[in-house]
Amino acid sequence: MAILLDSHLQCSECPIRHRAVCAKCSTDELGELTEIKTYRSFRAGEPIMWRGDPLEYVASVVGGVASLSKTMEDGRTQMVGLLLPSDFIGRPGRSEIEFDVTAATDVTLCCFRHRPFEKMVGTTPHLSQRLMELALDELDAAREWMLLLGRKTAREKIASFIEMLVIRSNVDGDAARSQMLELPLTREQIANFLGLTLETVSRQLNAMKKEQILEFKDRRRFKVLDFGRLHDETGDDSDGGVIY
Amino acid sequence: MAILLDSHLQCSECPIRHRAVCAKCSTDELGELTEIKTYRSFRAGEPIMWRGDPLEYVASVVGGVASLSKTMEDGRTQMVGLLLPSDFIGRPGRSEIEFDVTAATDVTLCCFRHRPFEKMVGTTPHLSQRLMELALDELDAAREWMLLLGRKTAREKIASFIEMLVIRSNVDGDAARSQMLELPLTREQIANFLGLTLETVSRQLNAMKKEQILEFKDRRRFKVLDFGRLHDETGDDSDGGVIY
DNA sequence: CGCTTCCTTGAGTAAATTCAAGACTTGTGG
DNA sequence: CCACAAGTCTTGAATTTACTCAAGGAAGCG
Repeated sequence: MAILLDSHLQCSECPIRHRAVCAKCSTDELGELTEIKTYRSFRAGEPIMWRGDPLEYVASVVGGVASLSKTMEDGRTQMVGLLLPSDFIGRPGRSEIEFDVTAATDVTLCCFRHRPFEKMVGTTPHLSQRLMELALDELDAAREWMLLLGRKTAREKIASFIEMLVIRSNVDGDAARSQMLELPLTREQIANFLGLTLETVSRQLNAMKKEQILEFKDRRRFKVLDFGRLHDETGDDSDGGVIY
Repeated sequence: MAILLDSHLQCSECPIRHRAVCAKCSTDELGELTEIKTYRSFRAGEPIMWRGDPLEYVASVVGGVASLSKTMEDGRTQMVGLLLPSDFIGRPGRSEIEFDVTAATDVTLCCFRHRPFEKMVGTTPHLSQRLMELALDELDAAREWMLLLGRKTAREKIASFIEMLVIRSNVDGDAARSQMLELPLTREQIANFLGLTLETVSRQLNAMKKEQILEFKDRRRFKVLDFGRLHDETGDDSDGGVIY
């Protein structure tokens, strides 16, 4: 199960310090958070929380990738969110979770005990404001994904997914773009994220390889050879403006 | 365009008083809100806000149904939200809108001027808390819809849509359930909501009519004849627990 | 080395779309 | 009051996209 690490790592050293739920907090407020925080690590594939569980803690993703998913009685599964570093797990004012949270890769979380965190949210505008911002970002991302799920072709879905990975992986300069990236998910997980089957995902990825849009080093590691064509395949506005 | 109505209707008489963004507000706080509010009405089909518009006001839906939608360059459209009475339009801390808001039926809004409202949110926990709850409710609904869009069949989508209409139309007692209801959307709008074509929507609705699950008085008005079978067709858990 | 998991590829199928034609509704103006 | 037009809805036939089923290959792990 989850490995507990030293709970008192320095927040000032934290890689997600400026983007996580604590982004706006003062030094004093960080000290207060430190009192109620614990690091936990999960191996790829491990469940982090199950649907219907009482919420014992809320957390920020420090490293790795976690997924939110919903499963139907007959096993059909749909991912409803992908949690990358700085994303937040848990909701103020809710005591249960509506979906399963699973470690897609090895994941490290900065966990806050539920009750004290809730209390602190009530007295710390820096926290509650940031929490609201994060919730609205998630809502925007969910809606972008609704368009993808409802209206895009398999090809467009794959291209959009790859583009999102590029955009969300801190790669800023255009020059730095063609660095090696890693698919954080298996073909099956990608399929569950995009509302496809794993075979369709495999076929589309290989097609984009043949068409010289992508280059694969192995099953997971790849480079984007042609960002222009990749974006053309997403079906999105030519003038960009996509938010994930 | 929009018709402006008397801005000082009594909040205490408001049909959405207990569920809207102002649900937790005290009498004093309602007085403050009254100062910055205006009622506006839109006819079915009229645009309320366009993507990219600067946000001049935020609003609660008092009556009627509005839709949030995103459109691709080639015209493919996906609804990303359906706003029923008590739902809120606009986001704290955002100055632009990411999608089009359109009146699906005739709609009445209780509009608040953007700046003063933002200011009041900052000083009124009752407002900011309720705003957070509404955002999280929307997020849950968006995720439920992602499962529908990504994994459900046409039949399941239609059944889920009808069930949502039943649940969200204040009908509480089981007995009162078989009252006459109205589809607030055209076949094409339903298709855009469910990620289908209008022909498929039409075929599925007529199939459910033939199978005696639904009964139509005219194109819009209908009754659910068999809630059990309707729910079975949604693909959701047999023990209910769906939230919209 | 052998097992399991993950991925690829092909062939056939099915669900939903596209295309097309016509019917019903509603509102407008003659 | 009727005719007509525009918008909406229905229904059928052909097509297409992605799915299902199936088999085998590659990679990772004990």
